[in-house]
Amino acid sequence: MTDDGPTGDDLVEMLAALANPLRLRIIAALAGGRDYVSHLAREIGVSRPLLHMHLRRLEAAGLIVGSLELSPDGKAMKYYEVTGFDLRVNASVLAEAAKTLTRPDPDQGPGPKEHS
Amino acid sequence: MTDDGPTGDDLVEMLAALANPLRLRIIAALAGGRDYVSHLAREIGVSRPLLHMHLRRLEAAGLIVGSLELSPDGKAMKYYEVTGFDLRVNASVLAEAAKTLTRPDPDQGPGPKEHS
DNA sequence: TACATATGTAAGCTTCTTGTTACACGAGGA
DNA sequence: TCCTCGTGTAACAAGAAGCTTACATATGTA
Repeated sequence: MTDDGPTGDDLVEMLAALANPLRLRIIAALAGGRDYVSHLAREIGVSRPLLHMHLRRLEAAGLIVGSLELSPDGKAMKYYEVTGFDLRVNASVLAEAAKTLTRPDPDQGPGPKEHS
Repeated sequence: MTDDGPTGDDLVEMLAALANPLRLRIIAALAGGRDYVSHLAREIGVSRPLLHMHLRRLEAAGLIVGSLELSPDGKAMKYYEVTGFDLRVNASVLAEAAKTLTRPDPDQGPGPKEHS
């Protein structure tokens, strides 16, 4: 129990953000260096609005971060880069994370649950 | 490169299977020991058909395995248990897995892709 | 026979996700 | 002024995912 890891809800959000081929490709592209939106869209071969949506999802999960900067010629460019996330995913880690789940609990009352 | 890990498509399927609170709870319950469907449904507090669907998804991803057995009184019981999966999830692992993605590729021709 | 247990599955509905097209704004260069 | 390049976002269509209710089957027991 040296590494407590993320909350159950946070973990679900991260996993959901990564469970998509296009977003995996975005991570792969950013792993080779930071890039701005329009260039990244051309690189991967998707439309900007679509990439924008996926970037928001990845950033909301804390897997990438974006910073709005100004290029030498004055244009506003939004650069994204990967954060230093490193997850371990196995049964015990998931069981630990599941304890802190709050979302779709059919009856999450504080009452004691009988064991079968 | 000691551990090549799963294919990109397989990884996406695993992550998608885990990116769900209810399925996370199923994994957590099975991490404490194998169980059969009806009992597991009561334990977690969901309907059997719903649990059945999630179990299929988890089994398709290779995270759990089920075996149909007969109880001492002759009833058919399907027991599920977790497999020994243990994933490492970070930017370089994902970048490596993204190379083997086949699914939603806008133009996945074998031709060389020019670098910007 | 009737009831309890176990299994699986099909139909239908609702919500989320994915992707497109179109629009709006700002700044530099011809 | 007009064009190009950058940003963001709203509206809409199509598909997948999640969940419920209902049905069908098999076996042991009262």
